[in-house]
Amino acid sequence: MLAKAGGEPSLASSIHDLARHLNISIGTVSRALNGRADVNADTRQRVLEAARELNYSPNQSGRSLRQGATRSIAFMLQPHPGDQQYGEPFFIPFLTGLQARLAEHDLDLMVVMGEPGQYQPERLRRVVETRRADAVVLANTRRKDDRIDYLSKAGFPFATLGRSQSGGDTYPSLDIDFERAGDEAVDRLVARGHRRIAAIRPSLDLNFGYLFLDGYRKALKRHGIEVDPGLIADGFINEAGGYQVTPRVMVSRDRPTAIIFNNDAMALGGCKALAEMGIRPGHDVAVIVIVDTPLCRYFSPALTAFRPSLGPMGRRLAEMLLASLPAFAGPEGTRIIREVWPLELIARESD
Amino acid sequence: MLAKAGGEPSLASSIHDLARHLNISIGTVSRALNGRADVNADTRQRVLEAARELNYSPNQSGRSLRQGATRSIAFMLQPHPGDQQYGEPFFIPFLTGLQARLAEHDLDLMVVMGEPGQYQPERLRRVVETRRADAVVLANTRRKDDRIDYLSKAGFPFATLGRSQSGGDTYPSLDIDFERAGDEAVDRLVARGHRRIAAIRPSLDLNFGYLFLDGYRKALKRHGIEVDPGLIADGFINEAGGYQVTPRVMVSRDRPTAIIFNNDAMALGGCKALAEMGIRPGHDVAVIVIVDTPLCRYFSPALTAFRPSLGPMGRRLAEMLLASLPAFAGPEGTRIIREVWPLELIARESD
DNA sequence: CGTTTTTCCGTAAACGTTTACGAGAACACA
DNA sequence: TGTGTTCTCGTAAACGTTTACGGAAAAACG
Repeated sequence: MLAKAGGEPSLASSIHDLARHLNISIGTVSRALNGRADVNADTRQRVLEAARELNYSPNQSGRSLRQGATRSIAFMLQPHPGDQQYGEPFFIPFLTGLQARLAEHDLDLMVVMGEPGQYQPERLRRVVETRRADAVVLANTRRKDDRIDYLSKAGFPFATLGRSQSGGDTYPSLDIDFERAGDEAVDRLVARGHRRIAAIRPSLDLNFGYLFLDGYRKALKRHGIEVDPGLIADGFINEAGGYQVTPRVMVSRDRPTAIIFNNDAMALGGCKALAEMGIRPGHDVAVIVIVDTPLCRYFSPALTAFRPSLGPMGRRLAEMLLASLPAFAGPEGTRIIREVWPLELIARESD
Repeated sequence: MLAKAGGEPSLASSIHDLARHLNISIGTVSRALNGRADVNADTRQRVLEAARELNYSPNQSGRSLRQGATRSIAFMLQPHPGDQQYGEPFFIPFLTGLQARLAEHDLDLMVVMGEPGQYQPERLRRVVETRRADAVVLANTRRKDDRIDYLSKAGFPFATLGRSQSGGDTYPSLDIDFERAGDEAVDRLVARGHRRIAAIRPSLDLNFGYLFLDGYRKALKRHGIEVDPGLIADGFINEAGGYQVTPRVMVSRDRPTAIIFNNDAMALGGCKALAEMGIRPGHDVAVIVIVDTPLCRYFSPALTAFRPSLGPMGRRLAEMLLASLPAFAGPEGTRIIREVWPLELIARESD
């Protein structure tokens, strides 16, 4: 068994103990602690001191039950199928920012993880139905996302990292500007003399794959370059997917001179395939990655990539979510529904 | 505002609604749902069906309050000072395994993150004192860890990833065998003809830095090689630390021919420093990293490293923690206190 | 049929809070 | 002094569960 606390203040002290110790009613104690106005300044002082002395903190289960709010937010981390380890590091800085802002409001963060590769909406349902959290943050949103449908229909507050076509405009969402990144990537490559530019993206219903391709197409058109379907390929969103699918765009008689990868893991696999074909990224073909991770930096050649500022995005999404919650809403009309953030190009060696 | 659910079953249905709907007392409903024996098979059937029909799930706050248990476990992710992004990815597979096993017992995971670089025991205290979780999992344990002292003294159940000298043998802990890894790294290098082998480790009070060095020293002695203090250096546990400190062991007139890094981020920084000195890792000096991460694999040259199996370790620590909780303890005497797991050598190009 | 056991269910208390309500005391004002 | 107002606090209900207890009905047993 665990060591027991000796003579020190028990952890299990309740508001009753405090009230008894002060010869005061629990109602007054509660009001004093919660900063209510209708309590004498002296008694408040005494209560606060006694609370510190007895090491009293209100039991959160009791508060939650009475107030109908748990003061915790659930983040659902549902890895893409096939994604074993790369997608998640992406979220760590985001989570850090998210949690930091939530902590400022005394909100805790609950993390609901799905098994990688399995889509598990029941994990989400459990949190919602047992009212374990006051709101949910979703990531890895799909183009059509049944989690969003579920939450909207249930009237449960949520926000998403990433856009979706589901659920209308009713929830706060924050996304990276994949469209613009695709556009700028093409721009940059064209400026460097490339005309045949391939695009490799995930094959799933992931929304950002579509957004990226939109930007890619738009930029090509602006430059008067015809979109060649043979230069666009979809694959599993992991290293194996990139490895498998990249050769397909390299077999056309008129090979591309540049490739834009919509995902870092796919880029790493793709570069491996290229190397095996005797094609050197950075020399024989330019490579740009849309979402930067530490791996891009340490790969050889270091991969030029577009980098989001994930920490601030986490903080921002927390703010947006809080503003959408009646209990936290500030002045009316300040609610933010959707935001799209730009990425920063980190020029390295691969393009 | 959020979309309201239409005519569908309200989320807020309580056990009272269910009881009223069935013309039955709430006590019976509760017993039926919880699989108590003293309830008729027919009524149980009816209750279960009605629960599904009315979409009823017990409110977790209510349960927690009554049972004195929240059914959630807190994981404290407290990055090392200076560690901005590398240490955390290390934890993702561990967290995944931990959460998977906890979920099998209907336990939720709460993640408490500290600001990177700040040691914030008050975050932990808050969780404990407000009884937000039933137990805590600690990572990044220090040699002397006041979090462990605090939890032991408070009699709050916890387990740790990593050993510590604090708290005695009273809590379950799971650790990587850094000592053996340091030993094996030396073994391997000596077998390849190296005699002057440097060791670079974090400067903080992190326990694994000491364990690693123990193994390193032991192996050197076994091979009759004198330990040269000039070949051992401590630095901040991040890339900058490795960059800053690695040159120090390279200035001795009798340069080392091999370096063992106790941390992947320090290895990356160290290799950068080496490159700037015109020393090529893998050619001019052998490099081995004690804890492998994806970065090691994609670095050029790919770094030979010792890899832990973090997912299974997460699952294991969950089991050990559960076995130590009275509410979950299986047959007496099966409690596991400490385990140390070996690492697997991943031979790559750098040694 | 009488007695004992078993089965099943309702009642009510309890978990630790917050808060609506009301009441007594103090005070202000005429 | 009488009346109205303000301060301050206690009382008790409520949040949604689980569970100890007891009792009625049914079953088992002689």
